[in-house]
Amino acid sequence: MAKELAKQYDPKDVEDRIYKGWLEGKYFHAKCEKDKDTYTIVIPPPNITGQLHMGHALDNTLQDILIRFKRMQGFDTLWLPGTDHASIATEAKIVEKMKSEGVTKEDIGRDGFLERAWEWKKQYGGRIIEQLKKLGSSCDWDRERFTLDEGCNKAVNEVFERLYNKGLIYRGERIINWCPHCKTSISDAEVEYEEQAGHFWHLRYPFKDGSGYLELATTRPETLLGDTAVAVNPNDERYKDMVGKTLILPLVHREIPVVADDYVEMDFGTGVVKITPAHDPNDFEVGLRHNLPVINVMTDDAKIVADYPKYAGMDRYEARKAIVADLEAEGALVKIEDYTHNVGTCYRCSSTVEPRVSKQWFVKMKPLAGPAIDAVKEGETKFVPQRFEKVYFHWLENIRDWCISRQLWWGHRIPAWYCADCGEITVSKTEALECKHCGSKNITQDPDTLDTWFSSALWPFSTLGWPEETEDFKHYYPTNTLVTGYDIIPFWVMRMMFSGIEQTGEVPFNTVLIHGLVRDSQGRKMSKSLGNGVDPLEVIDTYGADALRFSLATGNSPGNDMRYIPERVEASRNFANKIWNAARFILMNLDSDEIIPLDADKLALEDKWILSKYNTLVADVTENLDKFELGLAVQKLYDFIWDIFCDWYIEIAKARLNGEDENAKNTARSVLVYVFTNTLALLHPFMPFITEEIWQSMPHKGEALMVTEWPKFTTDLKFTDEEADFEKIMAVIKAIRNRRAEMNVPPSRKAKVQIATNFADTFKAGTAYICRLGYASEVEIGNEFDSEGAVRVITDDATVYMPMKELVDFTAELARLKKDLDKANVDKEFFEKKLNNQGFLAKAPAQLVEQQKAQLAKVLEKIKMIEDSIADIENAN
RNA sequence: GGGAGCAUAGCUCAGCUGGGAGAGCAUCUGCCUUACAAGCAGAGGGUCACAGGUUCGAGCCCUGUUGUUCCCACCA
Repeated sequence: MAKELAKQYDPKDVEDRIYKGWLEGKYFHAKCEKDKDTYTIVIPPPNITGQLHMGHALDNTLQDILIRFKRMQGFDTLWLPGTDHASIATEAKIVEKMKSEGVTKEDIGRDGFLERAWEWKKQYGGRIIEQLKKLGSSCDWDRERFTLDEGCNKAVNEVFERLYNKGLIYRGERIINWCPHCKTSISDAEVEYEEQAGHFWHLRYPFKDGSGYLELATTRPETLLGDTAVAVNPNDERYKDMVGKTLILPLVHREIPVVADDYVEMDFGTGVVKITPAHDPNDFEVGLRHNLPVINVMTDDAKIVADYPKYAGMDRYEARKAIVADLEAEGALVKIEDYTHNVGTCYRCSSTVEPRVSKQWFVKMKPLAGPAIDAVKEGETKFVPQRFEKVYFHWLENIRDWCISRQLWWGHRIPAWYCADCGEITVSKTEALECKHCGSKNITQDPDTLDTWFSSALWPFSTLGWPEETEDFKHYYPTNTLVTGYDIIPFWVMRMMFSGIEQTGEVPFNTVLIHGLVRDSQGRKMSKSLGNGVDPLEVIDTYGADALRFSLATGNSPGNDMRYIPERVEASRNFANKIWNAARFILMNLDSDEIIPLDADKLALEDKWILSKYNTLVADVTENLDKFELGLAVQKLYDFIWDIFCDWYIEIAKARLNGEDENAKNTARSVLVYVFTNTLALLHPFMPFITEEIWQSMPHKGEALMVTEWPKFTTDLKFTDEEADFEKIMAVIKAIRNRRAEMNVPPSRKAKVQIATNFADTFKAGTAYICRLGYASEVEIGNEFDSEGAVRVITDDATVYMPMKELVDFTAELARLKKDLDKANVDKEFFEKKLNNQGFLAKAPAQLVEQQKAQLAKVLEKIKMIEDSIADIENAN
């Protein structure tokens, strides 16, 4: 006999042990089985900067549900795990840590720094993996990868060289987003705009010829040092004559021209714009159009350069103050207005981004974006929900070239070498030893590294061994489902798409399942600064991983944000406990570990009912999972287990289990075990630990639940008539309970029940249930009963009398019946109205019309029964 | 300025292709009925934001309005 289970489920006692068992069984390991269909997910690699947060917990729960489902369905499944080196984020963290030790990057040099970084990776990368395991993630750990490992580096260099040779990667001097804190360039996607309160400084720039001045307004007066022109709209009548004239730049006293450019809005401000090509992307464009000089006035940490001795060394905000003061002194300041505007900030450190002209590497995006757009338009890759395709298209259609070089050390070093002799560039996927152009050995590698997303973009195939034609790559690529949050569509999804298509000729995955953010209970984003983050590990510690997973999967619809509500996890924990106790009940009623086969000839009404219900559940849950409706699937499982199986079937099974008939007992056992273990299988992807633990203790075949076959719908278990019959009985039981509760009759007080019905056979079969669940001392079935002194309730199919003379209050009884009658009459009208509607009869599906007719007939029957009862009572008094 | 989401019970949210509105928590009533008080049996509670429209029929589809959240965008 199976072991005794504790009264309450204790996840701590179970999870680590079960997980270890799975690992020992090598169930997570994908075996590259040629004859099987594959199902592959590559994990969105978590950054090694921190630890698992709720977003990861959600993301990985969803992936694990899908992968476990498909694994049980018999696919050759691979969930490929790994972590991301997160160059800018990690480097910033390490620098920060070094700062607390009083060390700078320059102190220890590149090699020393990288040593520290790898040490960091070892420590924190390992921690993340351990946390994923705690969640129950069934990743193939034998295939764990890191975006900066040797294989990924090979893929990165391969792609770089290919794109360079195709002219899709180039080096150029452009205006880029510069983070003065991280001291590196960042891409457009890495800039976050936030509204900030600022000022509008109105300035006067005098004409050289003394014929007055032009008034303009700026939000950044310090950039005045780098002004090389002033622009007006060519159609602006006010300034038409001034185009081509020369102004004297205040403070600097440099001569600058007035140019005409469409970029200037006539209606905004004074219609005059100062042009600083070195420090504003638009001004840069204007500068190109008018051949204006580019004058850089800031250092890489946003201080004024030495060319302006008075302000040299001041940071941009100090300089702003000083310059405004000097402008005022010079009489160039007209007025200051309050003004709120969007300011670009660095997505990693939140510093205000400084547009800056510098030499960087870029990926030419237009040729790559086109096929990536087409692939989604043609349905090769689908987004779930579909509306996120719009976000995807919007980004790709408006994309500008991708700045990929970073002035950082932690990352993939750019595989480009510069020749000191001929000045040419040598790009090579392998270490270059000499200049390709002149053969000189006097070459040096570009010191910069690549945007961290450059390697992430290759993740679906670099992790499978590409560019080698490995067995894994051939077998598992393209992958199937990518599960990720909507916030990284532009960073990652899009880039994997165009990279996959360009490099492998195939889309990297056929479905992108998008989920939302996990917010706090008040709907705020979880963040460190607010201190409102909830640590998934603490939740697992308190309630168990299954409870957390269940909460995250329940009521979560694709693409929508969700709130983390502690009460919900508690409810999930209670559900786990409910399952646990159902298992205890079943186990204490078994006398052997053997599986008793279902015997169709011996099944009782309730057996056929539960089997039929279970069978429907199999079909529903499978369909929901196939359609990525995980929240719906898990809700149905919850309802079935709690309301159908526990509250009804187990209660009813007790009659046979406590009885003397060994045959009946065994039939009940066979159904209990069959339905329960199969339901555990259906629930397993959502709550893997508890289902596995219980399954192991139940009669079972096979090594582990996680590798048993997914249940299938079968017509053998479809008992439509029995289901309907049993539900007639349930309706009577519910009616009895309801009436007794209204009268405050405790369950301990049994009462005789008399049932007048046209379905005598059905109710005869249900006598035992009515006794047990309807607190009946005995049940009589017939056509008519002496109603005097009886409490009565009426269902669609029966009138039920409970002789409880001393409890009967005829006035109350009449009032109840009249209330029932009113309700029934409302129903009657509802159906009649529908059935009298010619349009409905003509256009509604025939099946529906029939169904409504049947329901009307039932209601009419019921009304008659109620009216009879009312007449009875009135006559008797 | 453009785009998208959301608005359903007191709270947090489900509601798949249009066919009489659901769950969890909270509230109220009664139960220690030997699987479970982290439980059992009941009850109350909703003009599905508002206004139109399509349809035999709308929480669901269309249009508009309001509120709210998010994304994108160079008005200096």
